[in-house]
Amino acid sequence: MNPATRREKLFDMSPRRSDPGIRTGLVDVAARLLSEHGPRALSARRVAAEAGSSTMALYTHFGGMSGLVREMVREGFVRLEQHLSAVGATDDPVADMALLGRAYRRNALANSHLYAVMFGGSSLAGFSLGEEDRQAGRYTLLHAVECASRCSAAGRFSAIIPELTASQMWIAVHGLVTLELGGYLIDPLDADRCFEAQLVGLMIGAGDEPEAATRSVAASGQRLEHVCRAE
Amino acid sequence: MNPATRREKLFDMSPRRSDPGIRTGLVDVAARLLSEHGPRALSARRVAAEAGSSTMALYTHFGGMSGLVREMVREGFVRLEQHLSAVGATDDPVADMALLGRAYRRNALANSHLYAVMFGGSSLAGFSLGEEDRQAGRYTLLHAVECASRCSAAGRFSAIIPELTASQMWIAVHGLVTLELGGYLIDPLDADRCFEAQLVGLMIGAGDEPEAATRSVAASGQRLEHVCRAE
DNA sequence: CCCGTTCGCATAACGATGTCATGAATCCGG
DNA sequence: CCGGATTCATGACATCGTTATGCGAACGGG
Repeated sequence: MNPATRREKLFDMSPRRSDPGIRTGLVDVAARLLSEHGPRALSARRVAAEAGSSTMALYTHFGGMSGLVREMVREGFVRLEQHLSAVGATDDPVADMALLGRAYRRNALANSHLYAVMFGGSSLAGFSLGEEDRQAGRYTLLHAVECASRCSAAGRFSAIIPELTASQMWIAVHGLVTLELGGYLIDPLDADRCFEAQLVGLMIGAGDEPEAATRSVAASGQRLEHVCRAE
Repeated sequence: MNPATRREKLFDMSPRRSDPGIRTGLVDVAARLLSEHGPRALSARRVAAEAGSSTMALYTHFGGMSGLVREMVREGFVRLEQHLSAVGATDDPVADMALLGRAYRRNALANSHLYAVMFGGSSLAGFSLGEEDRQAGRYTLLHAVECASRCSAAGRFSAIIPELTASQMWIAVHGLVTLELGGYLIDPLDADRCFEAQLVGLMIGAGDEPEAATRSVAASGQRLEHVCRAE
């Protein structure tokens, strides 16, 4: 029987009310360790100890260290999805697109170590991305694809293939975030400055008028606070 | 006394003709292991064994596993520098810029695991980038800065700050390469297709005319083979 | 209500890892 | 030619991921 379904049954019947589930506890502790102390602190013994269990629980639930990382990655994808879904659709689709980029970057910076595992190719505890994980990552592109379609429909983008335009947005924002996390973007050309320029350049490259692009990107900057407060 | 200078002296006097230097041997073996078998295969004992020495030599020369990784990173930077230097200056600066991007990607794909450590934030064997390493990485930007200046001087780019334009090129190409290495860019929008579109979009975003940008990028694709053969 | 079965998890061990103390062998300056 | 310095092999230590073993609690049929 699959451990997951086993756990499902256990959760439904909830044998111990005081126990919020060792499985979720392990994932939470692991995420906290990774976020606060970096990848080196993510050891099976330490995770188990801080979660108040032994290392064996980690193996019955996740089959090993890489399984636990996979679970964190899954949760990272749903969190990214939530951040992107918080960006709605207004009458300025280019501003919406820029706001998608801002939300993406915001999520990446908030969970930097996890982001490096999800998209940066950082091999953590022997874990490597499976095809389903990658598919979950590509799924986040759909927000940008839909937005690119609206930009084209509104006559702002001249690009014909919204998937390609969305990919370019993704690639550029991902590149900025990873270089920023690597500490490469500093003082004269810091990450904030590069990001603003990147957004405007992307919109122009997709076919928008320079003045309109600048205005929409600036407007999305204003609207950012609003979305953040809504979280 | 610094091990590096120690080794320098030893190399100059070459005490044993048959020994090509244990230090460089260790780096070569490590680079080969990393490139052929991935980060998990990079263990101190294995590197030492395949280099025909014991693990202690690794500590006298590099102070530990992270020191060896740092040495590989340094060599990775000079190799990248060589790839970028091979791109000369022609009368079409936009094509030169596109060719710089192609050379950058070429080098990254040829040494994918090393690239992930240099720019992707992949924490390998407890190594983390020092500020001098990052400075070496930023140094590679100078090629693109000089090229962006030429693009502006030729009236192709309208951007005022060549450093900012060059950064955008770097960010975008880096983003594409990391997503490509992560396996995220597949069939309908594979890495090649995205890369070509990215190059054109970047030039347009920097201010070039769409038709001229398309022509220059295509021309750089033709010229790529020539540069590769020159290596 | 009770006992056999099953399941979750703790204990302890194994191989492999990075690192370092020790000591032998070698090199170099005087 | 010698003595301090240096390189490197041996072996040990703590810790890592992983797993075999076993105990106690929860479940289900009688």
